Amino acid sequence: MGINERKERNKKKMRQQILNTAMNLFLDEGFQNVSIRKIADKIEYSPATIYLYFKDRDDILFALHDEGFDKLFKRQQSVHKIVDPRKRLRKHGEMYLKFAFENPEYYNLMFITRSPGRKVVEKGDWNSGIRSYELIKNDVAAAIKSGAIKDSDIDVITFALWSFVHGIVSLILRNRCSMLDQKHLPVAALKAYNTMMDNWGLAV
Amino acid sequence: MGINERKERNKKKMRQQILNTAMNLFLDEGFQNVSIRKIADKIEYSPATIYLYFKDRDDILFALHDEGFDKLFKRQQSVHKIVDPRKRLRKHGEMYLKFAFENPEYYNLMFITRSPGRKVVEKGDWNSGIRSYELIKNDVAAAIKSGAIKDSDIDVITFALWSFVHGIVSLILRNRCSMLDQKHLPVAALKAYNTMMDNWGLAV
Amino acid sequence: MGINERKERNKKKMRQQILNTAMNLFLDEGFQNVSIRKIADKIEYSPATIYLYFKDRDDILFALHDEGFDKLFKRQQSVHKIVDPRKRLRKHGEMYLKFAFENPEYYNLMFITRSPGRKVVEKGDWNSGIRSYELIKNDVAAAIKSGAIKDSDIDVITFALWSFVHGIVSLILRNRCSMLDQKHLPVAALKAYNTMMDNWGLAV
Amino acid sequence: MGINERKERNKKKMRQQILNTAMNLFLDEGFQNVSIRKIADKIEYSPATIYLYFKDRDDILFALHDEGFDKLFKRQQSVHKIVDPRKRLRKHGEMYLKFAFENPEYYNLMFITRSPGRKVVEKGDWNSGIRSYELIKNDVAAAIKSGAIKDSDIDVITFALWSFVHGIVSLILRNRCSMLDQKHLPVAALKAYNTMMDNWGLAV
DNA sequence: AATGAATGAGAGTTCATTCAT
DNA sequence: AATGAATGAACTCTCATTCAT
Repeated sequence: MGINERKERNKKKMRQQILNTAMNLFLDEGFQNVSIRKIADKIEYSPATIYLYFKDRDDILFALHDEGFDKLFKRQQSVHKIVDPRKRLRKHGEMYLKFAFENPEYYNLMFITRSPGRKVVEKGDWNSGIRSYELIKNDVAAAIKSGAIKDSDIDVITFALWSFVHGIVSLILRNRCSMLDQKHLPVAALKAYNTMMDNWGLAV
Repeated sequence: MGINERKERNKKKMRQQILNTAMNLFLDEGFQNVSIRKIADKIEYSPATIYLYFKDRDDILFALHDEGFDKLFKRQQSVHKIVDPRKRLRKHGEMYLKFAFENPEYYNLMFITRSPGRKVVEKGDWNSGIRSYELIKNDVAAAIKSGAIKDSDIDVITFALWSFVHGIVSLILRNRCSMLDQKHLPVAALKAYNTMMDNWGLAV
Repeated sequence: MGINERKERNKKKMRQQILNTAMNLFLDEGFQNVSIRKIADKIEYSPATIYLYFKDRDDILFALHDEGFDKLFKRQQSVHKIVDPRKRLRKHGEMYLKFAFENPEYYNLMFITRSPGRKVVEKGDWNSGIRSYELIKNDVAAAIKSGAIKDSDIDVITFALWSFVHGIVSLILRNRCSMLDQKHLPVAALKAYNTMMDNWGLAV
Repeated sequence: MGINERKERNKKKMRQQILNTAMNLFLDEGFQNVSIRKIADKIEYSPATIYLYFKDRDDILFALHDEGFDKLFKRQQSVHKIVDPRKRLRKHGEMYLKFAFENPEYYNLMFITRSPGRKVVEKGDWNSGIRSYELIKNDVAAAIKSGAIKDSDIDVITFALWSFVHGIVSLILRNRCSMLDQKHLPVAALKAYNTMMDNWGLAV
């Protein structure tokens, strides 16, 4: 039995190495400029080897996309411990912003890129997305229940809040903010977020 | 003489035809999968002909990007006629959403894609972006002055509002909303927008 | 009559302008990197216009090739005035070297390039080359007659001398002399020439 | 293991096949008119395959250039065995001429063409050229020491002699000798060489 | 488990040239 | 006399992918 287990372990290790390398390349060279060959070169295997671990290029992207959602999910859960609904929702958003700026290429894959989107749709596998979405929704529901938010349409509020933070992130990640101070974009993002939440009656 | 005028007209027509074709292909096949050759095939000219009208591939993208901003700018100006600051700001946002859903690939080029960003930055020509941004800012300023918005940090509010609508649009355009009713996404978008603006004290 | 003459004059002027421009471009960008379009751009005419004055690309090259031989021929004639056969032959060679270094692209076209060579052969038109060759031959013959050269095989000596100077020039023009002081190549060329002529009993 | 060796052998064979094919095409169509595609067609592989063996087009040219220098060097070494300095230098030159006429396209690449010069210069790799040059220089030095040559400036004499043979070769290879008997050009070349060497006091 | 070898498809781009006007 | 418009034929090079070994 040990033999098979070891094989399994090795297989996972290799998959992970490929994913890590791919992600590093994405960060360095941008999503579009990374080829299978470049990944293979970096891990010092042949391109063909990659295909032993991933069906095709999209499969790698999809795996990273999933990995990203796992990371996000874990951080969302840590926020979940906060008891006060108002505070919790606020922190949830803050954490989302931080996650995005700390993991720009994951975010890119998860929420911005088009190509793996197709794959995702084909695979019917935006599930991990929904799972995260539900966590936001829960917090919104709690905030409504607690009276922190007046409106009662949970879905609409959730979508709106999500859109808000996603909008901040994606404008910045895609360099559409030349009017803001380029050095402290994440700070500006946080400020905009906080200001807006205050105005929305969600002051903590 | 009429001859030169006609030639000029034809030249413009051709340019426009190329741009339209490119845009249609973008809509069908997605931005990355459109090549000079495909455009040429579709208009039934040789690839070389394209180069008589555009310097290179990026030049086409940039022209479309510009065209998009012109379209947006015109619609922004029409909103400008509304006198009441509160109403004006609300309508401005609504119009933005409509524009995006009616011109998804323009929007894509203007606010989402990564690559032509380089060109834009090189050309120092995110100016058209700023021009539009200023219009939003004006309306925010007016809304603040009129007392419709309590907060006074014009830049922060502007950025936040823009992020909000951009977030709505880009989540939908990039298919990240499988939790919403797929048939009426623009309607849902509008609803989220309106709900949020109401909550925010900007009810009309 | 005057009309036709003027037309003729204009035609020649234009031809000359094209040739001059082409030659300038050759000098700047190297023979292979000059296109009809570039020439046309520089003289601010359309590419099609060039074809009113020259049959095709090779025709331009050939015309320049001819022009080069005219220039060379004139300078050869000026040497011809020297009375002393020994001196005359020596100066003839010196002049050849100078001509080559002062007109590298003409020299290239006349004696090094392959492409117009074909044209030349097709046209049976290496005549201008022969004309210049004859002038060298004359001087060699005179040198032999005067006793300055012992050997009596005029053709062989002529070919050998020509090869010698051509060898010097073409090694330098084609950058095969990294072992020599790069700054004073023409001077080194002259020195080699003189040394060899001295050794050969042609000291002046 | 035999397997790796065989693979290694095959790889070398393929490289060589590409080089040979390229060289044949050079001979037929002239250096400028040979494309990667044409080479690929001729060996009945896809163009992409070529890139498995050579980085790019220049890499092929450079390899041939190197190959040429290796061939030349070997032949130079065989001359080296001749003891008598006078004879040795004479034979060295003869051999150079023969090499050139037997390997015209190698010679072309090594000493005439312009373009791969860049590559060569970039690579700092006209070394092989210098290596061969040194061999000539050695023989010149020996001839001077032995009293066969009166003059004592080794570098100048070397350059002059090299220029002489190169001049003979390149005039013939580039078809500038319509005044000579076309059928026996190499013979005429040899005759000119010998005559000149005799006259120069280098008679054997 | 790993890969060397190969490729079809396709990318953007440039060129000399033609021809109706 | 001049040209705007057009093109066919090239070009080099890169990529994701396959498959026999």
